[in-house]
Amino acid sequence: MSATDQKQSPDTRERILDVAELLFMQHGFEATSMRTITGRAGVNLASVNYHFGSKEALIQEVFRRRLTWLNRERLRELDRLEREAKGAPLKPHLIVEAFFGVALRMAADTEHGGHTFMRLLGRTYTEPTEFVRNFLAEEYSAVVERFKEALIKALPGVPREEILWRFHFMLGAMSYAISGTDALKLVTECELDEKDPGALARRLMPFLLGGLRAPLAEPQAKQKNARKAA
Amino acid sequence: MSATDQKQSPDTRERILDVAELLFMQHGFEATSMRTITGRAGVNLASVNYHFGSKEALIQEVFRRRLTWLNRERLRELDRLEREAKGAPLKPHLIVEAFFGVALRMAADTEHGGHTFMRLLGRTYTEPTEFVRNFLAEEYSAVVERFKEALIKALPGVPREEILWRFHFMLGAMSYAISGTDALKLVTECELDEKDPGALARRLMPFLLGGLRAPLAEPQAKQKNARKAA
DNA sequence: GTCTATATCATGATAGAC
DNA sequence: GTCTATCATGATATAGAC
Repeated sequence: MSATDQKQSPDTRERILDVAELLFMQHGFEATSMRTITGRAGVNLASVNYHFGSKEALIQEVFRRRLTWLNRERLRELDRLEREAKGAPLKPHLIVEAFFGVALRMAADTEHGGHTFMRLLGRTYTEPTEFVRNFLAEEYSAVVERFKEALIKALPGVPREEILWRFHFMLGAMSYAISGTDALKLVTECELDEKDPGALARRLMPFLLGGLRAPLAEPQAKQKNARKAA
Repeated sequence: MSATDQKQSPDTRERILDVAELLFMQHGFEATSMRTITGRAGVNLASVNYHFGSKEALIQEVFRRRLTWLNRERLRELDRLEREAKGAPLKPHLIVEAFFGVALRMAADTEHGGHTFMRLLGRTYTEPTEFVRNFLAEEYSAVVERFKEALIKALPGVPREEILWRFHFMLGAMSYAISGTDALKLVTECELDEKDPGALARRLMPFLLGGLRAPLAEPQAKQKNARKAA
């Protein structure tokens, strides 16, 4: 539009990304065809290959545009916390709130696709498609590394391995939490207070912290199922 | 083979189910073609339609044959606990151990596909494919209802809604836990003690119970992110 | 940058001989 | 019950006019 002129199609690229994000979340990558995407977006079928090169590249771009922001924000929070602590170990709940709080705030944004994206992201951790998992691991490694180290410093009594597993468990709980009503219908058809975007955080955070700080099981004691030991 | 004669193909049906289960877990439903399944199973392409009728019916049968056992076992445990308690509320940890313990024991069976199936199942809670979710909800409703009621009785101080959410969170944590190494690689490339099948339960159970029994957040207090409130 | 038309391939399902 | 051959469909991707 302006001087350079090499930038046309004011929004068709974004339209494709928005629609693809939604459809990928609703139906998965394989089940979502480029015909459906372009049809719903009101653009030509060929345009997605023009703008992104392939379906695989489109998928990656759907993640990249939001993950960049998400992870930068997480690091910004962690940086702030560590700066304020001046080298002292952080309190665990601050670390957890930084990592998951940013995600939950994004998930609370139902206006600009943040909610859609976070649901897609949660689903994708266990996604079978290999190139997506590899891509995710790459995008995440730096951030996760920082938070891992912070947690290990914050919980000196807990074995390193245990912390990693619990981090993993927390991620799982959050994914389900965000996937929300759909998967929850399996458990109940209950009425939910979805109006309040902070409600989920107020439910999830105590759960995560309770799990993170739970006492450890004794090493091995051959207790099996605690059936006779009662 | 015997008198009735109407039962041929001693094992091709089971072979198809075993292979389908594995491939569905590894690559998802859409990405797994019937050609791949039959090819890997060493049976004819047409045989899957002969034995099951359609791909969709095959998927359902993959779930049905294991879910029946899994849920019956869960109810058996719960029945036993309630019988022993004679009407008194159960301790929460017993309920959790009944529900998740059965699943974790199945997940520990790497010999006969239990592990494969539980990973598939965990992935499927958030599966976009609608008919699968509906099918799961149907198979699960009776069991979940029973455990829900038991938990509500066991935790009289906690609001009903909160319990349902925490049940949901626990399911999420377990799914990730079982999906295990693959998804965990996102967090770390750590070495795992996979030899011991009970190890996962000893890590997960304390986490689940810690989350379930965590203190509740105060209702609403407009605290947003507890940033200024420190 | 956009569009039409099409190439190429893989899929789920079935018909019909054995 | 098994197998071969095939149908109809829908997928990704591209070529080439505008």
